[in-house]
Amino acid sequence: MQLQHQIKLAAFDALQKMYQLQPEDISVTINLTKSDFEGDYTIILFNLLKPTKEKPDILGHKLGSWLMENYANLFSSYNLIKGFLNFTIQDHWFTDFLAKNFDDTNYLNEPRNGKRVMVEYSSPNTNKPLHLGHLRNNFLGLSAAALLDAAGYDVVKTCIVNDRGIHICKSMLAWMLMGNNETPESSGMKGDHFVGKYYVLFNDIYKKEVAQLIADGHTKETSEKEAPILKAATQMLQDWEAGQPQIINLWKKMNEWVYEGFDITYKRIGSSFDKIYYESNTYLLGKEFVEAGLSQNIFYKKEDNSIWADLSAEGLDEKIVQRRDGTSVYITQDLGLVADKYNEYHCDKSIYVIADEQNYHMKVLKALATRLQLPKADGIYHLSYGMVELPSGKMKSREGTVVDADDIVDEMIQIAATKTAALGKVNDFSSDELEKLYETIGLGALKFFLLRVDPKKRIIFNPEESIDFHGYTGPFIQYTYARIKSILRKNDIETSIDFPQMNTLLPLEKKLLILLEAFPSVVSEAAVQYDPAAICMALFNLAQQFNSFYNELSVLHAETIASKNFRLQLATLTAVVLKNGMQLLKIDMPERM
RNA sequence: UGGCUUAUAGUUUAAUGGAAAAAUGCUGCGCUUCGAACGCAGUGAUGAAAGUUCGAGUCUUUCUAAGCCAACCA
Repeated sequence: MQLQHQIKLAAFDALQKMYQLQPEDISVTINLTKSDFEGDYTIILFNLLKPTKEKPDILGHKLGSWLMENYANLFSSYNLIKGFLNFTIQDHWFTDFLAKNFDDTNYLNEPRNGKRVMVEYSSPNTNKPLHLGHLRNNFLGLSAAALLDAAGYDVVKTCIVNDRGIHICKSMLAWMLMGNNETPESSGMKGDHFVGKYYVLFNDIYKKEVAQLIADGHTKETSEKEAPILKAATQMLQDWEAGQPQIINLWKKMNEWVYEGFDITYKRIGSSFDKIYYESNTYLLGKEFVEAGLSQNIFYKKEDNSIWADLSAEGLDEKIVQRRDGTSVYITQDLGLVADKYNEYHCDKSIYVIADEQNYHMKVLKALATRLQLPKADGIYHLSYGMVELPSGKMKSREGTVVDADDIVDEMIQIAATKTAALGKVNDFSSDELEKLYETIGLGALKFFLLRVDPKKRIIFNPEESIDFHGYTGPFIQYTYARIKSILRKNDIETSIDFPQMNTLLPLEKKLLILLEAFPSVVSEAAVQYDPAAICMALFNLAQQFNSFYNELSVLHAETIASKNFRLQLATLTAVVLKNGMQLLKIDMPERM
């Protein structure tokens, strides 16, 4: 059982015996003791003053001495500062913990809980390559999936590909007009970049046409609507929906090119899906819910035959669910997909990793799903995240002002290569090993950079300043791990020696143990919150604590065999937590770097 | 016009209503030692105002600033 929880139970016991207070009537806050004070864990007394009708110093000493007497096995001393009751924990509690867990390579992973959860992420459009914002989405999705897996869930990773619509028609049209049958092969371009190039080309032409129309005396509004190339694209979308073979074939060909490009990028960043949904298959879904909603009076029809839901009771507005021409809208497809997903996988929860610009849309989706009584509608959760922006503002593919995903990954790997070469610690590596190492470090830096911030905050990415490799970064943690592995290569734990009980833990040893012992609760909390940033912070604190320990205390030259063995166990478990913890962020760890 | 989000050292971020924590930067120090992508010391912050509370960066209200959403777009 977790130490913090054990202290809480002890406190409950004390309050029950001394004040006849029941656990459900009081809240007890237990924190790690701040480093300025003596002690390991702190009970905060303020919210206990009322129920016990005591003053802080009286309550503190009563509680402190009672716990010292009745839980002598757990506490070795206490001190009271204002309303903070600080306890020092018996050393043997930590040494027992370490002895029990140091060789558990599965530490941090909970047993299966029999529940299934779906995580939908990435969701690209097929008219352009992935950019830095997509990377944030992918890393969040991957990490949320890994967190839930560690928490014991069966995780289904899915992706909805936005493979139809006006945007892809724009790329297709530009290619028909300007492409001269060029292909990714003939141009030597990656497929997604190739198609993206024509998307930008379309917009160049479009802007010129609009400018010409305005020069001819039309208003801005009509010009933007009437530009010939836009009308052609709209016509093409209609031809696609009519199933015109020529258009369908071109559409398939261009999408294939894009998928080939995506596959390369996904493979590099370690992204994969158990199930991919295509919007071209799902865009007609959900019609049956319009009928069902009408017959249950959840929806209503206006005079022009459009169908609406009034969500003002949920604090939302009216929402259209079917246009007056009888075609369905985005939200209706989404409802259909909610039902399809459930029918196939029966997930208890469904996590959508989608940018915060769709907060309102996702609220509406959940509200409608709830009203229509779709199964597990309450399990819909929008994992919302802020956009990645440039100092100049939002990234726009059609303007060409994006940080391309492949480019930034390349750049990070290049920086990793330069830094590694400068240090010259892995000169014996083969070129394959080096390539793998650079990728591990470069991607580690990038993933950590995007995950360490609270998901809902915007990230302003400045391409002028390269992503750091020092301090609160992925490479710092990888470096700490490589250091530990280096120690472990040079020292074997002598299991034959039955070493004596440790009498006194040194402060640096104990601080490390406290973090290791508390780590599983950080993970379970992060899994509940879908919050990889909490893992980043805890891993960094642990790595930092280990480095302090490392600089001060030698493993190899420990004073006694027992101490050496103990420190080796400490290093071993630290390595396990760092590695398994980084795995929750889907960041790999190098044995050497 | 409504709704949502954000605002903490020069910069980037932390903080279940309970002791404002780090990173980076800057200043100084530590490699003949298990790896200096490291460590140690110093420096410096809660947008404004009111309220609730024993206690507010955190909750409520108002204001300011930035962003997003709401329109038969996907």
